[in-house]
Amino acid sequence: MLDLKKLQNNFDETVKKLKKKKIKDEVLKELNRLFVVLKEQKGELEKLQSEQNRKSKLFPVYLKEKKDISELKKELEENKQKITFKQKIVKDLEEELEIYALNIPNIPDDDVPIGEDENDNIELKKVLTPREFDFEPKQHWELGENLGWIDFERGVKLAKSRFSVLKSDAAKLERALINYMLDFNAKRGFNEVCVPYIVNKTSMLSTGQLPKFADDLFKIEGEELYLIPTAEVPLTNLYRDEILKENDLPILMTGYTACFRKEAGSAGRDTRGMIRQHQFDKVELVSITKPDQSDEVFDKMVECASDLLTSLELPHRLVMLCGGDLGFGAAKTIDLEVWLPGQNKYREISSVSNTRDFQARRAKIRFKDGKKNRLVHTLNGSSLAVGRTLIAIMENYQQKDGNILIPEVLKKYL
RNA sequence: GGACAGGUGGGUGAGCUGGCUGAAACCACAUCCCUGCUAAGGAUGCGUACUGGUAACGGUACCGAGGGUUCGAAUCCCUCCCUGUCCGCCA
Repeated sequence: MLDLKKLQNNFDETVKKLKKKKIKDEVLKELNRLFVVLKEQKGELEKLQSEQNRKSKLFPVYLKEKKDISELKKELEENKQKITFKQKIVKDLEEELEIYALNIPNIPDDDVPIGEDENDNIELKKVLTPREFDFEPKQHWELGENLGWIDFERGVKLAKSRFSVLKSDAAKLERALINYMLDFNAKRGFNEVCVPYIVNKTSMLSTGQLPKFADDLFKIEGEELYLIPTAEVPLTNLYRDEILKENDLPILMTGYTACFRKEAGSAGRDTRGMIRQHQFDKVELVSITKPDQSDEVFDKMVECASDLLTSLELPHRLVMLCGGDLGFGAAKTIDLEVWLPGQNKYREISSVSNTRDFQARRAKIRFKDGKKNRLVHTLNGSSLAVGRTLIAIMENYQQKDGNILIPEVLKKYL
C-alpha cells in the first residue's frame, strides 16, 4: 500500500512516479481527497468522543454528591447521537479509502525504465553462450512425449487443461531439482522453510494478490481460503503483524511449494507444453530486511538465481523490467530468462522483486529501530521455477537421438 | 465433527458483582546508581496506531474479531475466529 502521508505531502512527485505504471491522476487525486476529508472528520469525531468521555466521568461524582443527573444525561444522549452519526461518516470514508488504496500499485524505483510492456525491458547481461546444435533442436513437449516423460493427456483427464503428469526420469528430475535448488540456496544463507499451500484472505491482501487479482486465484469453496499462487505469500506473511528485532534482520528464507494459478488473463498463450500450467513447482527466495539493506539483498538474490542457472550450465540473461511490465507490488524487478533452443527464445524462469515497504505496510511487518517502529522491506524471487528448469534442461541437453543428458551437478541427486 | 474450558500488554497472570483500569503484580528488556566478584541490591522507563503541538505535553481508538445494550464495557448480550482438554475420525 502507498504511504498516504507521503502522497499528501508529495502529491505531484508521486503522480509523476506512478505514471510509469499507467495510473491515472484522477484516481490519486480522489484518494488524496478522501484521505484529507477522513482526517478532518476523524478529528471532529474525536472531539465529540472526548467530550462524551469527560462528561461520562461526572456520573459517579454526581451520584455521590446526590446531584440531579437528568440534565447531564440528556446532554450526553444528544452528544451520543452526534457521535453515532459522525461514526457512520468516518466508517464509510475509511472503507472507500481502503478500496482505493489497496488497488493502487507500488511506486517504481527511479532507475526503473519507462516503457509499455515487455518489449521495453532492458537486457542487463547475458550469461553463458547457447550451444551450437548440429541438428534441429526439438521443443520440450516433443521430447517429453517421445521419451514418455510428460503425459499431457492424462493430466487433462485427471483435472483439466493446463495440467500434466511427469513420469519416469522426468518425475525424478523434478524432485532432484527441488532438492538441488534448496541446498544451493541454503549454502547462500537462505534458511529453508516449509509452509502451507493454502492461506487465508488476510495473507493474500497483505502481499497484494487481493483484492485486485482474485480472478487468478483458486479459492476453496465455502471458505475464505485460497491456494497459493507462489510461496512468496506464506513466506512473507510469516512475519505479518510482528515487530522484529533489529538484530534479526535481514531474514533470508527459501522454500519449495507447489503453486496454483488460474492464468485467467493468459487464454491462448503457451497452451502447448509445460510452460504455463495451473499447478507448478517453484523454489522461492523471500527476504525481510531493514530499508538500507534491501538493495544489497536484492542483488544477492539475483546473483543466487543466476548462479544456480550457471551451475546447471543453462544459458540465460538478466532483464530489468520497465514500468509497464512491473508487477503490482514491485518497485523494481529483474527477470532471469533462460535460453530455450527448441523455441529459439529466452523465456522467463525467475523474477526477483523488491517491494520496498509496499507489502510491509499492508502486512504490518516492522522492526524496532532504536525506539521507533519502522516498516521493513520485503523481497521475493524465484530460484527457480522448477518445471521451466526441467524444460530448459530437456531442450539444452537434448541429443540427436532424442535422449537427454543429465547436468553434472544433479547426478548425485538422482 | 461433538462436549467442556479458555482467549488481557514481549512473557506469566490479576481484573470480568459495568465508572478514577490502557489495564495490578511478577518476569524479561533498557538506562542510571550502588557494590565488587560472577551473583545480588536500588531508581526510573518500558504496548500499538492515528492525531494536535517546535517541544513540554495532550486527544482518540484498541484487553481474539465484528456487532449490540449503556451516559459509560476488558467487564453484560449476540455472531464468528482461534487455542487447550476429552471423545470421534485419520496420514
